[in-house]
This record gives sequence, structure tokens and C-alpha cells, in this order.
Amino acid sequence: MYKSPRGTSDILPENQMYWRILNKNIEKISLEFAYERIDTPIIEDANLFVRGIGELTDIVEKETYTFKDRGDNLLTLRPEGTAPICRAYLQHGMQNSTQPTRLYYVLPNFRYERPQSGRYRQHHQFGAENIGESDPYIDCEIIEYAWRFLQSVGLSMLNLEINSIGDKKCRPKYITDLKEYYNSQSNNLCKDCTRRLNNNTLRLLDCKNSDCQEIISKAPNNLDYLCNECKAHWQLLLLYLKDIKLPYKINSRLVRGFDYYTRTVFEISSKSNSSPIAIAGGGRYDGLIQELGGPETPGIGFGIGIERVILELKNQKVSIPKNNKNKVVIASIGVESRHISMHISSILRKNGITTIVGPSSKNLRRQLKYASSINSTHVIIIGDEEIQKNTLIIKNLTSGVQNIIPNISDEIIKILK
RNA sequence: GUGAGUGUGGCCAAGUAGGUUAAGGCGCCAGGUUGUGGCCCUGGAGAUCAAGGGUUCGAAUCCCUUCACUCACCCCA
Repeated sequence: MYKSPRGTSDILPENQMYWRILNKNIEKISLEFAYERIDTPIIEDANLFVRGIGELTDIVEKETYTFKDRGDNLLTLRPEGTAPICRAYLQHGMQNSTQPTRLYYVLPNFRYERPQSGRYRQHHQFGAENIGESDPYIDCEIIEYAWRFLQSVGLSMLNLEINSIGDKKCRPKYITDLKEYYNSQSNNLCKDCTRRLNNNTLRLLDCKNSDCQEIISKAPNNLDYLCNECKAHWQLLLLYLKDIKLPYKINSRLVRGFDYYTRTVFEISSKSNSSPIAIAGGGRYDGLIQELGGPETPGIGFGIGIERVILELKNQKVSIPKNNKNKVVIASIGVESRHISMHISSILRKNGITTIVGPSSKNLRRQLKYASSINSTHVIIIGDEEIQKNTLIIKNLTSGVQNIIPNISDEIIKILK
């Protein structure tokens, strides 16, 4: 039997309510923040991600789905949202419209990894990008935007961590010093850190190995290395966050996996014990547009993992409001009544009433059984007696009460609307 | 890529010092007389016990191989 490929899954009807409520709130909050929706293709030129994310990052090195199409073009299934948005920004000359540009998206991403809880080969992200403004009030806005969305769907116990990793002027010096420090500690490092030392130095600070914790605690702090501009940006951001009373935690060890990040980086996770994984992450990328061939342009954005939000909603047992609209089954007895059923069902649906014509193969009892097993609220019964008198029976399955009413559309609609 | 755990009908599962019809529950289908549901009763369909190979008179149960799923690491949403 065929199965969905590893790390992918079907979104079954019983889970669709989560997606519905998320989409609804994405639209609502995005409107409040005045961001406009954009959709980009699932495939992009493979090079976009090599240039954007960084050649030596794990994502590009071993997690992309890359293939040649029949025209020999090297394409990659989108592994993240920011680079494609920046590509679209440049392609459509958005720098020529009023700045900054505010865009949001809800799109699937693909990464070839081993699946586990909250990690899939196909996952969806709600993300937003603000391109063209370097002032930290936008950093604050982007963080608030992500935070507000997570709150709007009903999540609590959220935890915001922020950091500044400097820019291309001040970061290199920090990395050099950090490397130097770690080299002096090289015989006490775990094997992962030994590897990180050369190919992902900033990640050293994120090691969970208990033996490495003391080394980390004594490591140079990147916030001490910020140049004047970066420091001013950072401190102003903190003030803005205070203005809006958004609780944050400074984590000078917070780093991110993409090369394009500069200055502000942040993550939002849940304090609920079971899943410490990040639900949202993002940061500033002041060099990315230029890296992709555009003018020097600042930008900042976030990505929120839809599947992780849903996982956390279930985890926190957030109840999703149910659809409590009426749902009607029309039970017919005999051939002629079926024709009347078809007629009525069509009218009811045109009036916005959820209507199902009961299975004809079943007797009345079975049709009633059927109606209650699919949680319908009402049953309309039409048999010979009703046809003769031009009436029908309408039964409320919740109360069990039934009435005989004339077979007039307006009468039926009045009861069911 | 590395490590650990798990794989019995659509779902949850009993059964493992090998013994021959593989429990049970949910769900599904059908009945419980002629036109009334949710409860109850009865019956039915549905499993080559993840797959392949081996040991044995005999294997869901023992051995080997493969695959899948789950969790964790790396990394990330």
C-alpha cells in the first residue's frame, strides 16, 4: 500500500479546524499590522538559497530537495521563506514603492531531515518580512506581530528570547575571540563542539552537553563586542519593547542557522514543559538583499511553524470553537418522496443550510441512525402521508421534538436558519 | 548521518519458557416485522500477526536480514 512520504502527512478533516483558526487569525493580525499577503512558488532556482542562506549551512549542505528539471535547470524546493520573498521584492521592483515593504506569507517548506516531534520534511510557515527600514522600531513591530499572532490563537506560557549578533563590522572580531577562547579549551570539548569550532562557531554557545556548560559560561559575551551602531540599535530595541510591555529575555547565546542574519535575532518558545522547541524564530538580515544582487537594503522578518503551533495548542489543550450551525438530513420513504427531497435540499443549500439527502438504501430507522451518527441537528421526514397532505415532518435531534409543518420553503428555512 | 524504542484487522489492543479455529473493545455493515435516531440485544465482514529468509513435526511467539514508524542527537519552524 502507498503511504505519504516520510516526514509528510495528510491534514485530515478532524484536524482542519486548527488550520482554519490559524488562517483566520493570520489574516486578522496581519491586517492589524498592515502586512499584505504574498505567495511564491514552491520551486526556486537552487542558487537563490545557496546565496541567501549560505553555502556552508546545514540546510543548504544536506537538507534541500534539489533536482534538475527536464530543461536542465537546477531547482530547489523552498526550505525557508525569506530568500524567496527577497527575490520577489527585487524581481518586482518593490524598492520603488513606498518603503518599507510589508509582506506576509503562509507556505509549505521542505527540508530533508529525520522527522521527529514537531519536525517534518514538509512543514508550513506563517512568516512576515519588513524590507527597507533599519530603525529598531520595526524590529519591535515584527516581534510584536509574531507574539500577537501566537496569543490570538490561544497560546499562553510563551517565552521570548532575543539577542543581537552584531553586523559584518563587529561580528568577525567576536568570532575570532570566541575561537581563540575555545582553542584554549580544546581538550575539554565534546565531539560536537570540536566539530562546531571550525564550521559553525556561534553554535558552540548553544551546546547542551553538561560538560560544556562551564566553558560556555566563561566564554566571551557577544553583546560586549557590539560596535557603536549595533549597540545603539540593540538598546533602542529594548526600550521599544518596554514601550509595548512585551516581556523578553536576553539570551546572549541565542544564534540562528542562516548566514544572512545580522543584529537582532529572536525566538519564541513555550514554557510548557514538554516541548522546549522554538515555535517562532526570526531576525534582521540587512545584507541579504544586496547579497541577492539588489541595492543595500535592510530587512527583518519572522517564521512561525504552523505544525508546531498546532502541536502546542493540543499540548496546552486550547479548545477550538466548534461550528454549531444546523445540519439537516432529509429522510425519504419511497420513490416520489426522494424527488421532493432533492428539490428541498437544493433550496436549503441555496439558503446556506448544510443539507444531506439520506441514503436511499436504508429504511427510515437507518436514516435516523445515520443522521445522528453524523451529528446532524435536524431530520426532515417525507413519506406518503406527507406527500398527500403536502406537509413534512421536521425533527430536532437534540431535543427529540418533532413537528408537522406545511411543505413551504420559507417555513422550513425559518426553522433551520 | 548517529543512537534508542516499537511494529498483531480502519483504530486501541490480549496473546511471547513455540502446538495447531489469532481473544476482547471501538468503529463499520445488517437485523431486532409494515414510517422514527442516540441506549440495548443478535449476527456479519475485515489480519497472509511489517516483509523476506532460517531453525522445527509445528512459529505472531526463537534466530538472521530488510523495511516502516516513534523519540532523541546534529540542525531547525
